[in-house]
Amino acid sequence: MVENGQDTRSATAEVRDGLSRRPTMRDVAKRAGVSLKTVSRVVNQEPLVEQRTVAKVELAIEELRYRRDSLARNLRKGIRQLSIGLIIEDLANPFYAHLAQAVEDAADSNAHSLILTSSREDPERERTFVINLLQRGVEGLLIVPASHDHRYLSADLVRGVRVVFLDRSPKGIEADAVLSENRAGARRAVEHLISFGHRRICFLGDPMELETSADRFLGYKDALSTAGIELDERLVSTRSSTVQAAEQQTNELLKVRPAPTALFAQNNRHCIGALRALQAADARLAVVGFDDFELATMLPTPVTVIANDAHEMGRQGAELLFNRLAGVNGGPQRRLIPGRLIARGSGEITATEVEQSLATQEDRAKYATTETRT
Amino acid sequence: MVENGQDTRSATAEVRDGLSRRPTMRDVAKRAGVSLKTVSRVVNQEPLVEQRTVAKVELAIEELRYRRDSLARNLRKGIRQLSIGLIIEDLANPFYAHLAQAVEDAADSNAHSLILTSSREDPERERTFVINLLQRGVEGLLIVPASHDHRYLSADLVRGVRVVFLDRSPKGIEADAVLSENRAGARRAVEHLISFGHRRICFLGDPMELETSADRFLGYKDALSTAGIELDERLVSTRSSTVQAAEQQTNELLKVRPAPTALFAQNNRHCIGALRALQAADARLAVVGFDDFELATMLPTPVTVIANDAHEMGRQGAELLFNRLAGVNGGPQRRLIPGRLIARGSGEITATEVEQSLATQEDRAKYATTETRT
DNA sequence: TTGTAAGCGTTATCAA
DNA sequence: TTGATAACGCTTACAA
Repeated sequence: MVENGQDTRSATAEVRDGLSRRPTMRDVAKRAGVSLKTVSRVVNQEPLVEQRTVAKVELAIEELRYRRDSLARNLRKGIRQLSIGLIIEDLANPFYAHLAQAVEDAADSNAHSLILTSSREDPERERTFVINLLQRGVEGLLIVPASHDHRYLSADLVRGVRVVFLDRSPKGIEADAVLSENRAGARRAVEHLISFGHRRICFLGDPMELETSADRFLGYKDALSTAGIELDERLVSTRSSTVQAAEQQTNELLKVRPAPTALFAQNNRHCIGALRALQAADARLAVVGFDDFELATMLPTPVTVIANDAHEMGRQGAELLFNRLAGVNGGPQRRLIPGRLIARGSGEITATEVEQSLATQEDRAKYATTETRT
Repeated sequence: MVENGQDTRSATAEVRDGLSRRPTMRDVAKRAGVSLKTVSRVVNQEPLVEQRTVAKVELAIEELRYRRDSLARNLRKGIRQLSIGLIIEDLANPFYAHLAQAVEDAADSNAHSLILTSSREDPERERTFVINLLQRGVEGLLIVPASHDHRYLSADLVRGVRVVFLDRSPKGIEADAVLSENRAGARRAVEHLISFGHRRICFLGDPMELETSADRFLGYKDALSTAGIELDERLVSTRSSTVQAAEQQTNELLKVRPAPTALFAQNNRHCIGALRALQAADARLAVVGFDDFELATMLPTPVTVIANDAHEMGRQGAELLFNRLAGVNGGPQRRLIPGRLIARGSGEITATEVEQSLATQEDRAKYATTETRT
């Protein structure tokens, strides 16, 4: 027996040996020369234990660095903590922060804890986290997927694990999802720009591998083709995913000739990057962004956006999940969060205005002043 | 025995009765007429089980809505998932979102999951969550405290639970903490304003019950008294905690006469609220805010701030916690995150400028135009 | 005041 | 291919 093997080792060796298994109450009991139950009493601060015994046991606990195993405790006590897991891309993106906030809220209302992880857009991490969360025994999962194949989940789905996808749809499996009206929203944004006379409109977005990006690009193309505008590939930039990268990409876009007069930014990261670049270059294009953001109203030219309600997406996703957990069965549900166009100024700059300011700017060639007044 | 009691109930009743205890493998086994171990085999998709048996068991699982208990499983398999808990105020505040992001990152690097909860500044919720998290068996806790008495934690601290406080210090117990240089930072901000000739400077903050607010107010007073400026209570507003409330409070502050020429906003919520109010009222005061924020550089008047590095706070907090978990002992550690003043424009508007614009504005009494040019 | 034995719901071992 | 039994680390019931 292993027990006997341990007995032959000195207590100090047991203390020092970092590799030895975690000490149990049994170990503490042996060390203190009392029964397991007495240790339990001390650990749980039950009364009716003699002070001297308490001291002995506490010493042993200290020496062995004993910590109670909550798993065993909760199993025995019949305590089953409920939790759900959320996998997002990154909390630094306010869209996901708001999404997570709504989910956290719902989890709390339903007496579940929230375990939060960030995939950083890495499919490998997504899978690892899903497996990890399932092993933890979460009741359900909310996923903003980074991967393009979710068949690895199908076995668990059969076994009753509940999964809801957010922002992007599941691939290869049937599952609930809450999505934005990406294509329609993007289309509306670009149509809006076209209605102000623009024909050279940039698309600034994530790589097309991301479903939201691809869908929004489709909306962009829809609007162009309806208006009979030919797509100029040079105006399409889909290599950025951070604010900084978007800023650089915008600078590239600004160099294209004939120059673009408007820009559609595919999410708040791109929009902010684009605005930074435009401000730095002192270029005044019409801009519409996907996703609203806190300070959109307060910029020098308030920003026209397709408001994409992250909070609502999180709320509805959690609602679906908790419905499932409450026993609602049936085929996969799909909910669409509509986008509202909020005109604030940046999207209503006319093509003519832009062209005029471009003309004067070309004259002044390399002058970098903050003042634009003529 | 309860077992017998259950036996007398029909299987269907057992299915329907939502109140009956969760079914176990034993229940499934009985239902399917096989042994417990066979059920285990099916659940774990072990081979070497006859197809007919598998079918029988799966049917029983379906009927009883059986789900494997991960607690028991992990206990038996010796799997102990590690996790830490984080209690913040609210993810919608970008300061906490960045803090949480850094903690999530560190948790991930240390192979721990992160359980995230929001206290919403409610001491009661804080306590509930702490207890809940400890019951879950988290290895450690990172807390942005809402409460003013943490003695309820002392028993657990003795028992080896590791706790690190963030942003606000622990009360009534000794524990590690990572704090901002609140007083010094606020003082620097207000001195900066004073150096531009301001003497009527508003303090816009949270209620004084919040340590950060109280400390930053001390810094505000330090700067005033050093400059020999008498405190005008009417310029101090500490009743807001949301952007919206800050906006309203700012409107109140603007009515004070003689009028203030500058404003110090105690955190990013107050700063944004103040800027909104100022923009709406077309009032041009000097403003310095505590906390940097993403678009501070891009507003019409770029915002001067005391940059308060949320990411660094989260990172260092997690570092302290994982050091403790790795066995570092010793007295409570305290780390200070210094604030850097970043002058961008809003804080460098001189008192004279403000007074001039105020004068012209008083003339034009009630005209609400967007144009300010003279 | 302390200890013994059973059991929480699963998996591992070994036998049938 | 299936099943009986012990064990994971703790708490509960009961006994000493």
